[in-house]
Amino acid sequence: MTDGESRFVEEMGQMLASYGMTPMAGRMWGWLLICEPEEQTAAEIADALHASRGAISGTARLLATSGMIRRSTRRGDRREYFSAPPETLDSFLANAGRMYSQFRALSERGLEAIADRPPESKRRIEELRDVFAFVEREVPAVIDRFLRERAGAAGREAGGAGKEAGAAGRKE
Amino acid sequence: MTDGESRFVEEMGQMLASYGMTPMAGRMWGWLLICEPEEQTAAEIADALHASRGAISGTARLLATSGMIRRSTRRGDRREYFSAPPETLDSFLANAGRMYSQFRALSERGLEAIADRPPESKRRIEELRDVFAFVEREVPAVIDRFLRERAGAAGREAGGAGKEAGAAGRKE
DNA sequence: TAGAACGTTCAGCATTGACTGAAACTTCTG
DNA sequence: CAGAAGTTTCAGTCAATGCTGAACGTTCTA
Repeated sequence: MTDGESRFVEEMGQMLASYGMTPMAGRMWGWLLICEPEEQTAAEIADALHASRGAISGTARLLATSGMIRRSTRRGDRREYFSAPPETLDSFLANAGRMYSQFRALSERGLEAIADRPPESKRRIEELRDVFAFVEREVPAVIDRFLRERAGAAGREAGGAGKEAGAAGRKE
Repeated sequence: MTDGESRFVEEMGQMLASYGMTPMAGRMWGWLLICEPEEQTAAEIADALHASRGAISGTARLLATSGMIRRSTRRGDRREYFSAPPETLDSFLANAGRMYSQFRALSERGLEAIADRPPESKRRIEELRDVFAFVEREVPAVIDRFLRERAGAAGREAGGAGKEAGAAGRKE
C-alpha cells in the first residue's frame, strides 16, 4: 500500500469513526474501495491493515450487515472474499438517510411528552419534526434521481471509462 | 421534568452521541427544545440535567459554536440565557449536510492516491465521489425549498398546531 | 473597595469500547 | 480419518474521553 493509499484508508477510518462506526470499519471499507484486486480475503485485508484476524471478522460482519460490503465465496475455496462494489453505495447512502428518520421519530416522542403544553411552547419541537419529516421524504428522492440520471446518461462526466454499469438495473 | 421529558432528553443525548457529539450536548439541546421558559440560565440547565457547571459551560460553547443554540444576555443581568429557537435548526441541518461534502472531499483524495491505476480499478471510488458530489449539491437545495415553502404557506401566528409540512409537490 | 454571583478552566476519575491474540469451531484436502 | 487451512468467539488490555468538582478569573452590587 502506498503512502497516499494509506492516508486515504486512515482518514476513512477517522471519518466513519466520527459518525458512529469503528475506525476499523472505515479502514476496511476504504481499503475495499481502492484495493486491487477488487475482492480480497480476510487474511489479505488483515495483512494490508496490520490488524488482527479477530478485528477483521467482527468488522466484516458489521459492514456486511449494513450492506456496505459484500461477501462472496468460490467453489472449492473455503475462503471468503470481501468487496465493495458500486452497488453497496446505495446501502451506505440509505444508512446515512436513516439518520433523518431517527430524528423525526425522536421528535415525535418529544412532542408527545409535552402534549399538554400550550401551542407556543411546542413550536420548537414541532419545527424539528416537520423539517426532518420533509428531509426524510425528499433526500431518498434526490438519491433516486441521481441514480436514474446516471443510468440514463452514461459517461457524461470526465474519465468515463468503465461507467456503463447502470445504477438502476443492477446486475448480479 | 416529567418522565416523558426526561426520556426524550436522554434519548437525544444518546442520538447525538452516536453521531459524534457528546451525550451532554444532546441532553442540553434536547432540553432547550422542550423547556419552559424557552430561555434558561446555565444554573437552571445544570439543575435540570443533574450536571456540573463545568460540563454545561463546555457544552454550551460547543453547541453555540456550531450554531445549534443561541446565547443571549439581558441588561443589568450578568447571567447568560440559552435557547434553541427554530432558526437554529438551519445550522443543525447545515451541519448534517456537511457530512456529504466531507465524504466527497475524502473520495477526491482517495482518487488522487490511485490516479495511476487503470480506469476499471478506479470505478468504485469514482462512483463514490460522483454520488456524494451530487447529494452535496442537491440536499441544501431541498432544505431551502422546505424553508421557503414553510415561510410562504404557514402563518407563524396561526397557532402552533400548523403541522402542514409543505412538501406537497415533487414526489409522484 | 469588599463581597457576591456567575462563568471558565483543568486535573483527575471512571467509563467505555476498540483491538489483540489465543482457543474453539468448521470446512476442505490427502 | 487425520491434518491443514480458514473463520469466529471471547476474555483481557489499553487508550480515548466525557464528566465532576474545585480553584481561578471576571463582572456587577452595596
